[in-house]
Amino acid sequence: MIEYSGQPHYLLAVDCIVFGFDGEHLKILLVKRGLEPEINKWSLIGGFVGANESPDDAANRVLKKNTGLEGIYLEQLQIYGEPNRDPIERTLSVGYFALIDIHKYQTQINDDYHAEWFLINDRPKLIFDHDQMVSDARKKLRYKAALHPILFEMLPKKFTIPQLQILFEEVNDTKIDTRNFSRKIGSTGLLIKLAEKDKSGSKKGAFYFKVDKKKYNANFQAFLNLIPNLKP
Amino acid sequence: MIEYSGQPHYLLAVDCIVFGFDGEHLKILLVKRGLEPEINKWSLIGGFVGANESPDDAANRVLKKNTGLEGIYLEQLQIYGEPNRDPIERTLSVGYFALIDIHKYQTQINDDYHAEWFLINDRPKLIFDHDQMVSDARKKLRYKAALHPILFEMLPKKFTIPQLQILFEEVNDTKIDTRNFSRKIGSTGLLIKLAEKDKSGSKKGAFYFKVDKKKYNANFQAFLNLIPNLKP
DNA sequence: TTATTAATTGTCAAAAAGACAATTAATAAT
DNA sequence: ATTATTAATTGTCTTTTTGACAATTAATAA
Repeated sequence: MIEYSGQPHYLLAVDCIVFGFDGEHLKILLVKRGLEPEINKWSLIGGFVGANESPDDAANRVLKKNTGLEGIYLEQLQIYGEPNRDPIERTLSVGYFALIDIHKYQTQINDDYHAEWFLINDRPKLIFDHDQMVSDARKKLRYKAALHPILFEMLPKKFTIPQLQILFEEVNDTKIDTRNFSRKIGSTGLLIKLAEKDKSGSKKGAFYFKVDKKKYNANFQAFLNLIPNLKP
Repeated sequence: MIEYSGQPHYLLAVDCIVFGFDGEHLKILLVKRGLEPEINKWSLIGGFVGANESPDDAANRVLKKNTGLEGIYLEQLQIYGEPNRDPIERTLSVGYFALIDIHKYQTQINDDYHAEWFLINDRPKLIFDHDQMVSDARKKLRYKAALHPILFEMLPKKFTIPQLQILFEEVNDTKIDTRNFSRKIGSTGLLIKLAEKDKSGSKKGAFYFKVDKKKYNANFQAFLNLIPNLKP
C-alpha cells in the first residue's frame, strides 16, 4: 500500500459557537472543559473529529451531545491552525457557528454537561484561541444576517415583529426605526401573519408571525439588504 | 507530558483555486500532480501543511513555489474532510481561493512545475474532490465580488473601464449596461483616472484607471452592491 | 473630408430608502 | 362607564438609487 511518507499528522477538532437569543440579548453556550489541560475552564462546545466522520458530522454530533438538538443551523467559520494553539500537541480546529432557539434547549442536558448560557458581552475568558473564535463568529453573524434571513433560526416558531426587531438591533448593535423596519421585513414576503396575539408584553398585544418556509428556502441565497445604513 | 490519548491523527493539506483573467475569460491555474496516486493527472495547486506553519502559511508557500508570486489575495474557502476523499490515507484539505494578475505570472515557473492556465469553463477533469472545490470557489468569487471590490486583484495596475466591465460580466455570467456600470463604478470613488490611454482596443482609445488604494482599504468591508438585478 | 469604430456620457421614470409622528387596540384606573 | 395608559401598528413625504433607454465624442482609416 502506498503512503504519503514523512508527512506529519495532526489532531483535528471542531469548536462550535452556539448563539441564542433570550428576547433581550444575544447569548452563547459554553461548557466547562472536561479534560486536561485547562480542565474546568470555560470553553466552546467542541470535540475531536473521529476516524469515520467529516468535520461537519463531528460538529453535529458534538452539538447533539451538548444540547440534545438535531438539525441545528450550522455554518463553517474557518479553520484555526496556528502551530502552538494547543499546548499539548498540535491540534487544528474547525470553527462552526450555530444558531438555535434558546427555548428548545433542555436544562436537563445543561446539567449533564455543565453547559451554561452567557451574555455575549459578559462572558468568562475562554481557553486557547476560543475568544478569537467568538469574535470572528460574532462578525460573521452580523455580516450574514445583513444579507440573509438567518436570524429567524434563533426565534421560536411564533414570534412578533417587536421581538424580531430587538433581535436585529442586538445583532447589529444599533437602533432601527420601527416603521422602516416593519416595511422592509414585510416587503421580503417571508412572514405569515397569524390570528393569535402575544399579550405578555403589552395591553394591546402583538400579532404572532411565522416564517413562510417555502419562500425562506427559495430566497435564502438572495441578497436582502436587511440592515439600514449599510453603506459607509 | 500530557497527551490526548487514543485520538486519531490525520494529514492536512491545502489546495488553492487560482483565478486569473486574460482580458476575455476567467481562467484557473492547474498543475500536473507529481506524486502517487493519480500522478500526472491535473490537480489544483496544493501541498501538505508542515509542522511549523499554519494552513495560511502553507497556502502562501505553495503559491509562491508554483507562481513565483508573494502577497497574493488569498481567502479561505472551507475545509474538505470526507473520510475517504483521499484513497491512500485520510487527508483533510483546506481550500483557498486566490486572485492574481495573470500578467505577473512567469512562464518560466510554469515550465518548472508544469502549471498551466485553463479556461474555467473548459478545464480537464481534476483529481479527488477538486472539481467540487473549483465549483465552490466559483460561487464564492461571484458572491464576494457582488459586494466587495475584489476583482481589481485580477487586473493590472492600469486598466480601462471596458476591461473592468468585461471582467464583471464574465464573473457574473451576465451582460451589464455600459452607462449604468460606469456610473456605479464611478460612484464608489475607488478609481483614479489617469492621463494615459490604452489604444490597443480601438481608434479612440480608452482611458486608464488605477485603484485608489486608501479608499480601497478603508471601504473594503463595506457593502457595495456592484451587480445589477441582485434582488430576486 | 468623410467613414468607421469603440469609448464616453445624459435623461427620465420607477423603486427603494430614510426621516419623521399620529393612530389604534387593548387593559388599568377613576 | 369613561378616561388614562402603554405598546403596537401604520402613512407620507423627500431623497437617493436603480434600471431602462441612445446620442455624442475622439481617434484612426479610407
